[in-house]
Amino acid sequence: MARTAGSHSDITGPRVREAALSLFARHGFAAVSMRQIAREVGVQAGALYNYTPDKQSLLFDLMRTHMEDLLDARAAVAQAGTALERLEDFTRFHIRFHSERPDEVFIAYMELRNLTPEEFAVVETLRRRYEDELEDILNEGVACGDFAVPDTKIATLAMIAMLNGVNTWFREGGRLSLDEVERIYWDMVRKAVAA
Amino acid sequence: MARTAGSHSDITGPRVREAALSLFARHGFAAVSMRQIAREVGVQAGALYNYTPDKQSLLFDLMRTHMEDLLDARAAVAQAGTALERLEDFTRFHIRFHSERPDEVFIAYMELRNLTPEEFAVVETLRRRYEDELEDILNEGVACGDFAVPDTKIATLAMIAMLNGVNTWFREGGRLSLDEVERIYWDMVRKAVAA
DNA sequence: GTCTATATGAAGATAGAC
DNA sequence: GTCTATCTTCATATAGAC
Repeated sequence: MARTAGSHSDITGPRVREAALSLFARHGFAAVSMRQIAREVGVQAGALYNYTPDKQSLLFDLMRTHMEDLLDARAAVAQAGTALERLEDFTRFHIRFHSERPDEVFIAYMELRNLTPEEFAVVETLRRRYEDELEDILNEGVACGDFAVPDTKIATLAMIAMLNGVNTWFREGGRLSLDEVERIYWDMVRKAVAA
Repeated sequence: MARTAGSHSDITGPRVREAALSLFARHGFAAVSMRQIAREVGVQAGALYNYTPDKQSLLFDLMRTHMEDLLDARAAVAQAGTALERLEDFTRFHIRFHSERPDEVFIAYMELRNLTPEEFAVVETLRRRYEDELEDILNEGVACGDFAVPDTKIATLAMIAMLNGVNTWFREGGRLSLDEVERIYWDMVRKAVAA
């Protein structure tokens, strides 16, 4: 929407991030111009540089913030329990958290190649930290004989890939509720690692 | 490599496709210029238009060809048998075929948003045809009581997503051979759908 | 903090010579 | 079939007025 000249710093910052998030997810980082983002926010392109030093940093901030939000959210709800209980908790958390942020998740996986090596290392470290919890759960389950997994590192990647797939098709209000989706995937995860 | 003026149509065509494939996979369709492709091939940018009407068609051709290769390869080796045998055959075929074509697979999933609606429909129809075989296998297994799957449509998408994940980490000559990878994933697939 | 204006470069695609 | 040259548009980013 058009906007007359003036000061709006308190609201423009978040709006820039929201517009970039939505456009990057829909068209891809490389295909989106600063002018497009500015148009969506309702300012001229030059004004965006009050909020980001360049387009690249905008992408990196979105990705890093998403990974930090993921780790914070997980730390806030992770429960103690048996390996089986922890695995169910992780599975359901992963599906729910990611289904609520389709744009962030899409960008976090698709735009890795547009990061500098240093930025990539930061994002990958955060992602690895998240995946480590799942690997720990699988290791614990194998150690106590509840799970039979030939390679917990690969099983971790396989489970994450399977769960991430939910975002490619799940839509609120579709044939299945999120609860049903969680139950279906938990059923497959549970059996896939069962002893 | 530099190339003097002259006629090279018989070899330039495939080289254009190979260069585009490699560059699109590495940097993304939107981030690659026709000049980059031309440089890789060793011609000037204008010469590319002897082989493609535009950049977009180049992408579509790569994606459609990949999906047709996949269906052809699958049709050539698909076996009859029990649901369990067919599922193992499909699982191992999927991993092997996709691991041999990382660039094609990457593009086929990442660049869907750069297709026109008509092009997208073509690629999706081919993909759907491939996935239908897996769904049929799961339905057959459920019908005869060998499998317990609450929703075969979702299980199909979940299995494909899990198997596609192999390409994000598998490298020839790494810790595991492709045979070992196939065995590990087949173990998880088998158990995930087991009755 | 936002605007207008602009510097600078590169993009996709085409024309016409060889 | 490929070249050089060019048309036209658009990109990121900055400068300076308000």
